[in-house]
Amino acid sequence: MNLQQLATFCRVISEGSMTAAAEKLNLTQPAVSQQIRALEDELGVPLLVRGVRQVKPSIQGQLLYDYAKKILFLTQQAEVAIHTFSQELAGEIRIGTTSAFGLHLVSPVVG
Amino acid sequence: MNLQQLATFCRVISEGSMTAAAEKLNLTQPAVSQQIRALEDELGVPLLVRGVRQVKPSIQGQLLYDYAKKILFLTQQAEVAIHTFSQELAGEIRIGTTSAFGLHLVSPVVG
DNA sequence: TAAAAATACTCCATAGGTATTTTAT
DNA sequence: ATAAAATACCTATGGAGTATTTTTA
Repeated sequence: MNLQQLATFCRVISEGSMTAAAEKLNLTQPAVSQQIRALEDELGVPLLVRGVRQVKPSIQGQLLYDYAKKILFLTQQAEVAIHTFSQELAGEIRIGTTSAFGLHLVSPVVG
Repeated sequence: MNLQQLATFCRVISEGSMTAAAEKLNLTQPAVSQQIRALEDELGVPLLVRGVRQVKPSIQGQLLYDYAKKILFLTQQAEVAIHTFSQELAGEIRIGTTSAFGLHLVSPVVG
């Protein structure tokens, strides 16, 4: 189980089709098919109910879908948090007091 | 960024050492070193402060550590939930009423 | 100087692509 | 009959291992 498989799985559910998901993900249909199969093999349960013109999550698939969305969201959040923090670090740090006359620095500017 | 890298990173933090983490994870020290480097390269920030006899998380590393623990926990939870559900599905489903005399089935055993 | 980490390199396993077949309505 | 998924096969990239060098208290 890895993050790409989860992202692919979520896309398949939201698109209702492996082929459509493959296009959105810039992958080929067999690549998506193999990722889903790998997930199903690893977990030992069917994740999709295959229809002719659409795929739907199985009951276990629905369970995984809910978790996967949370996991992927946290992953994005982590990346954003780290980058945001680094941006702040890169900015100047000025410690002082403010008044009608502006900022009165009491510590040197830290680059 | 993938789940194995996050698990490795967490182990490095909790062990305070890449070498120790490698042993616990049944990996070699260079493999761990490369995983951490790959994470740092991808995120563009240092994750560890390297000392001689220990490594500590950088500030960004501490941020990631907190997220990683949540992500890995959810991942485990997802696996457990899916397996638990499948176990329940595999068991008998009996619908009925209970009394001092036991279970009174009102639907056939589904099996 | 002694430990832990980083680097160099080699090899293999896996993941993705193309081409094709199978499936289900 | 047709559209989508599955399979087969091939290739290339990445990840792990061994051996070695570098780093810093």
